[in-house]
Amino acid sequence: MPKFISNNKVYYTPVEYVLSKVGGTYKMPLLWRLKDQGKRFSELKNSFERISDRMLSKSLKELVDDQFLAKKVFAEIPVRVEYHITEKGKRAIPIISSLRDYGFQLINEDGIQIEP
Amino acid sequence: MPKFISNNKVYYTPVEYVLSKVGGTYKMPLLWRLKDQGKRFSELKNSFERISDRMLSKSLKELVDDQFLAKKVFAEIPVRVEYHITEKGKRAIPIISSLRDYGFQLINEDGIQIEP
DNA sequence: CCGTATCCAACATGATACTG
DNA sequence: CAGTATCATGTTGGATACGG
Repeated sequence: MPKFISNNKVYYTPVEYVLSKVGGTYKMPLLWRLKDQGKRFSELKNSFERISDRMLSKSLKELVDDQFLAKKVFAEIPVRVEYHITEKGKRAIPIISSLRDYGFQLINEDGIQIEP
Repeated sequence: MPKFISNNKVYYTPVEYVLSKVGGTYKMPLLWRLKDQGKRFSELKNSFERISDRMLSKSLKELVDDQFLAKKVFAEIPVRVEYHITEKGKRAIPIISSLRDYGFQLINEDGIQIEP
């Protein structure tokens, strides 16, 4: 089996590595929302029914640190901040797209009702 | 935004739902190892460099409960148990395949050494 | 407006020992 | 051989309050 070391952490499968970067509850949904245009912190916040400031901030920060997103700060008052997808981030979009499709398929197979 | 309810838990995105079923460290790697032939508990255990009995058992059980895998027990002494992928499980394989490919791509982009 | 700090609950994972 | 039980630890995410 392969074995990768990054930031003093050991990964044993490529899937494990991917999920460490874009896994979790919000990261892929965030990239998906930003695939076509940049958005502000508040826009992103409002696009989820629930999400704490803390998790939105933390998820965005990690995506920026890992260069999936870029952050642009406008020195206005009050300050305006925009997040944009990067070239690296764009390469994740086809994967997220097929995961989404598969998600809807699973939800269907499992007979789950989607609420309006 | 959509909203799904399953087993008294609320999911807000299809990605979140998928990851609740096949996310985590071992589930997709397990499905991947079983895509072509059935394998025994001990074979699966040996195919990971590290994995506790507990996590292997737990992951397999959940995949069986969710019908991604089927379990076959042979009444031999000592007992032999085989895990096989189901039709439902097979539908996850293309997704796992592209996630794996993307994983290797990311590992490459990030300049990570793969140890032998 | 866009966050960070703090505290806390829930869950994921690991180590070890034990059993049909 | 194929697990389960128990205990310990780390990580994830939520709630709330506060700050530039």
